[in-house]
Amino acid sequence: MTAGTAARRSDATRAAILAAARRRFAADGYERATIRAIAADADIDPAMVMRYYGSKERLFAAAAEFDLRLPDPAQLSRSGYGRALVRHFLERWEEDGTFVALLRAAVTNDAARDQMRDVFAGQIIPLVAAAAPADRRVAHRAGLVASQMIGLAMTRYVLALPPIARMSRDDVVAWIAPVLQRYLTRPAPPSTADS
Amino acid sequence: MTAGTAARRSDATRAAILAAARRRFAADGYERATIRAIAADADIDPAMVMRYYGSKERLFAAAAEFDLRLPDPAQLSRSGYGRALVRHFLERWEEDGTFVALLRAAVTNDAARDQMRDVFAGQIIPLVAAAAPADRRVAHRAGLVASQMIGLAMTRYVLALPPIARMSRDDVVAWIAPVLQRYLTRPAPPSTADS
DNA sequence: GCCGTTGGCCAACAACTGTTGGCAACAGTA
DNA sequence: TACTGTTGCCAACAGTTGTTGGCCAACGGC
Repeated sequence: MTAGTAARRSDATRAAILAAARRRFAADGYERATIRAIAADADIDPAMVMRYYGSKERLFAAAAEFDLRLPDPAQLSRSGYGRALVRHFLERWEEDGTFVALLRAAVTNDAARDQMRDVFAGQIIPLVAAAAPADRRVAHRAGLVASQMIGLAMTRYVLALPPIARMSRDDVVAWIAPVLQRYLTRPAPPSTADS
Repeated sequence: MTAGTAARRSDATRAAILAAARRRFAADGYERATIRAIAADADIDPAMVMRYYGSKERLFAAAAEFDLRLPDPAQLSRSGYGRALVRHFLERWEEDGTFVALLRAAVTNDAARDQMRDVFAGQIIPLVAAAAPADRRVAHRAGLVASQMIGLAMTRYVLALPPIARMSRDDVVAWIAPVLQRYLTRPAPPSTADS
């Protein structure tokens, strides 16, 4: 019972539910992804989902745990941050649907939106802090990076605007990398609220 | 009956429903904005909403009709496109909630997503075609502009990431304008699929 | 005065939602 | 063998949703 790492027969079911949940949340968003649909995908009774995850909210929390696994900036050349970042984002996003699920759900679900803010505060800001010059604009710069990357995810995966959705990875990198590089390293433009 | 422009007594109700619908769709997205809530906001019976707009889908279509009212590029200096565009987007978005409603709904509702694509194809692409050099990359450039602007709308209004949501309009313009300018006018970077 | 039209509300329907409790089949242990 | 805990399914609940039909009051032209 308290066997810690002992493999239970139900572990496979648990995992199947989680995988189905990720797929549904990514494809349909939080409200339209129903427990019944997730259960059907996993070939299991809806009651099982409740038994193993307690509620829809907690199932989502488990399905949307997301680590960007950002590279260590110390490993990168300062002039190559932009390229490396865009390429990493694309690969990480297309590896599984978790990020798109989180993004889609964050638009209508408060818990998902809070989790999105946590990803930003806990993963993007620290990276930018290490990569950007030590001015007082780290949070601004991180926000700008996030705005371009979230816009890319929206237009490429969610809205699927044809020119962006059809672009090759290399083209995306070639166009977007210089923008990230600019947000990360260019001196701040003149501002009405300079400190 | 066929009086065309004659003011009917019900016009005020119709308008109240539409205004409430826009507010609700913008705040809650398509599925969470219920007919009952919209009707309550408009101080009216839910059945009225159905009588005047037929169905929730058609109500949304009426509420989400959106014209960016983009400026005529012929009126702008070529070097000032970026600034003018960012400023225009911010003003237009904050003027009413229609665009945010459309964006929020487009994430989970197919009709809204299609309408978003129409706005892109019918309003963004033509503007970029007039402003950008006559290379074969007009659709690409327009998509990139859209990716940055949609990302800005997402991080500023929907996710409300603190650094972006709190930025002054002038700061947003100062940071984003050069990026749009680049997408519009810079020569295309080297590509794996050059024509 | 009358009467058709319009504007509005109420009550109800059928479908679907997350969620719950009870019951059967099975595994492992003694 | 009997016992105990796990794994699973079925049926049902209570609430909410979009949507509909019928009824009532107020208007406007005659």
